Amino acid sequence: MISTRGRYAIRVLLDLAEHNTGAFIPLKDIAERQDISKKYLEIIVKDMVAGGLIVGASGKGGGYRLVRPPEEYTIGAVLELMEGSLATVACLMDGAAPCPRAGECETLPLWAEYDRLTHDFFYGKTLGDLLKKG
Amino acid sequence: MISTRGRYAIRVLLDLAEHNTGAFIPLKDIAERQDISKKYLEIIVKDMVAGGLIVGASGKGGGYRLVRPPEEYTIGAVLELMEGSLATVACLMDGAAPCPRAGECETLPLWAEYDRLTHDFFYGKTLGDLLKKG
DNA sequence: TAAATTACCTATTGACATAGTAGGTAAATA
DNA sequence: TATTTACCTACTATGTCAATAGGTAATTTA
Repeated sequence: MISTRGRYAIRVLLDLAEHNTGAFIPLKDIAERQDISKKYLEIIVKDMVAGGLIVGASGKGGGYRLVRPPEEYTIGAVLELMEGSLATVACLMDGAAPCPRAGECETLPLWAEYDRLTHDFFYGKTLGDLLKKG
Repeated sequence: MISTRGRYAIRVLLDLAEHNTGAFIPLKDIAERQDISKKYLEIIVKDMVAGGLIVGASGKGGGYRLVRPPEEYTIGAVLELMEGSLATVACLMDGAAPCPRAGECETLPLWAEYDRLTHDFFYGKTLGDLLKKG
């Protein structure tokens, strides 16, 4: 299941895109609009900054801002950053130890196919696509 | 992420299908072949019996058996039983409290679409499909 | 009828993730 | 200098996951 980390991150990005005036947007405003605990969002946006999704500026007039146009943010990349991985089973995770049964495993192709489906779906959507629907 | 409960359940069903002679198959044999703790499998097959996927028989000559031909087991139904839900986000879970933001939520359509994709994928596959590949 | 085999039952555990909260410091602006 | 804002470390309650432990009940075979 996709956790709040990934889901809130996308909502933050959408909020930044929709209120983009060129100026920095304070997290307080985002938290109020999105009705999410500001303290919890702090943890999430910190990782978003570290991952290069947004930039932050301290002090009065500070806040956060997108670094690219919305069309250049794929949902897949955002989720992968925030959730650690987009993998749907443990044996297909990025740094997972290779399963000794992989060669004979009759279920692996199923998970691999679903993984591909998931990957293609989320990398085929951008922040811009979500905006159009709003 | 799909947990061992769902993944092991499918492997148990596959094992039962492949070694089906009409007789009951002891869990001990399945656990050895699949290299999964028998004690842990006990918990899993218990739920599979409760969910009507298989039947068990006690005593010597006992074990477990499928109740239908493999083609009539959809992977979706198995996973839904074992994982509790196939939902990919909390707000789309079966008994979830309705989200007060659902009407205005810009991300909900994304999750709903992915949910549909997931549902269709797993309900479109049966145990029989996995056997053919082996 | 006794022994063996098997399912079936309740309870417990260690490790980890999730979704936060609490209380600060540093930086920038007016 | 006061205010605003990001940024930092630490803590916590709750729950899930993946088992393990130690039994009882049912059934067959010798």
